Amino acid sequence: MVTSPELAPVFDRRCETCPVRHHAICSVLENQHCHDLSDIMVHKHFQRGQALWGEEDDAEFIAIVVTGTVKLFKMLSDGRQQIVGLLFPSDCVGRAFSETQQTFAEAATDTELCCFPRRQFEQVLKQHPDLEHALLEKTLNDLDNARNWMIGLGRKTAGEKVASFLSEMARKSELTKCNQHRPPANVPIFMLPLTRVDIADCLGLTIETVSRNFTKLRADGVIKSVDARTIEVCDPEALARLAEAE
Amino acid sequence: MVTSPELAPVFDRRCETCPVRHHAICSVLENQHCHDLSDIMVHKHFQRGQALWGEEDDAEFIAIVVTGTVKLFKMLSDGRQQIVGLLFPSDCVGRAFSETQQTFAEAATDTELCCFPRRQFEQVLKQHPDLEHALLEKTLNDLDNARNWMIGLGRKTAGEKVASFLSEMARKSELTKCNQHRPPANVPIFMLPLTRVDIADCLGLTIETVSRNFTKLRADGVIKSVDARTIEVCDPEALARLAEAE
DNA sequence: TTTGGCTGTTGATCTTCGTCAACGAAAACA
DNA sequence: TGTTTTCGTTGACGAAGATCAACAGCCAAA
Repeated sequence: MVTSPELAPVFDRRCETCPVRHHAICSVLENQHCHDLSDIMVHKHFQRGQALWGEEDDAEFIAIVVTGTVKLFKMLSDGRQQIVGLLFPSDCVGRAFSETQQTFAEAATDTELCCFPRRQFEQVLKQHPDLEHALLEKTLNDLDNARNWMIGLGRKTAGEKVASFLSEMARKSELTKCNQHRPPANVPIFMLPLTRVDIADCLGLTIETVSRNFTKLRADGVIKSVDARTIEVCDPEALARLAEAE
Repeated sequence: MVTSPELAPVFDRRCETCPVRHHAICSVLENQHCHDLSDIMVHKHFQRGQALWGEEDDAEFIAIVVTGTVKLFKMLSDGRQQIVGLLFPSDCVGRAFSETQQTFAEAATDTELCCFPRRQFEQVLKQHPDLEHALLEKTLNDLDNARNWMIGLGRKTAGEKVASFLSEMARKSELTKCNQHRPPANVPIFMLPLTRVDIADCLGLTIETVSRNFTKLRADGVIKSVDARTIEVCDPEALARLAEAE
């Protein structure tokens, strides 16, 4: 499935303009090898709330998040659910080397994915140890992140959970903003890509408890809410203190 | 650092008798390549409670658990702690490709490790894509396990947490027992490698709550305690039911 | 033998967070 | 435009689990 009949350009046209070309795992591929991936890629769009795959779906594709936010979550038989991963642009979604997905996945915001059929992706990994190495490093980081999350779930109070969540989201938004030449010393203002329900499912709390803790942070002058989803961190140090040592 | 001056035997002697030779990631190495690992390996023993490395220690070695149980944990500034991983024989401990460990590690029982200096281990990984692939698969599994743990921490009740912990430990002990030719239909009896404190730190509970839930399971006839650490699961189905869908 | 430390259990009480309910604002829709 | 739905906030109340305290069994050291 080559996108145009002419002689292969150095880049696939979609890769040339891809905002995550130099941040995602594909960045380890030299231009001349990038085709091994771009030949099998399909860009897909998902609307907020749309499932990337179903419960016991086969793991059909591996994808790189181009824009938007994806949530990975688990569910108990009675409907209780827990978000176990948030994926941002340049992150990798989908379980390689397994016939089944181990989690649900849903677009938390409108999302664009760069998708590769899983089996073919695994073939490319085999041909390019560099790429597989990049995936290994990314997976090790994901594991570190998951474990950092675990101490929050198991041992932090509701207030600490909310504070560290906001702290982390502020950090994330600063990182992605770095492309634009902004002084990072500014008071961070950012938009949460998650609803209160999602935040609660992230932190193992109820929406009411999340809401109350937002209110408290507002009352204490730590944050301001431009609207329910847009947060200004007035006092980053206080927020970090409330979040407890990471 | 070759162990003997004579011509290289097919196996290092310690590998020949190693109980995890065919289960750990080194199993993907053909006998003739096994030396690339065994040449750099050092067996170390740790006593129950002994730290494998300190807080901000450099990541000096990667190891395979030969016997015993290792716990990985995180800590908040005020001492609250959370176990984020349990490692059993054939599991891999230590963070490859990072200068620092991201967790504390401690021997939960007397433990024997097969250790490799990290840098040299990473070199061997580079030379053997098969080995690196095995590490990737193991890391992906670790990530799946961490995420399964997360829904328990965030969303299960104390009773469900204890039940699923016991269920999981019973399963683990059955797996390792498979070497001996035992009918698996038996009522499982096994020994917990963890104290109540450790179990509480696993599940994000206090020791009192753990203890009360053990008592309840005993009262309901789901388990019997031979002693505080030795558990007989009288009613595996009931235990699984109490643990909620995994 | 006694002593002291460690581990685990149990009871009484307190706190945090979940549950239930009402309501307001914004967005979606007809 | 009004109507419905979704999302977030707030209050009253109750339950799950934490905290505080006492104690028993076990083992090692004196």
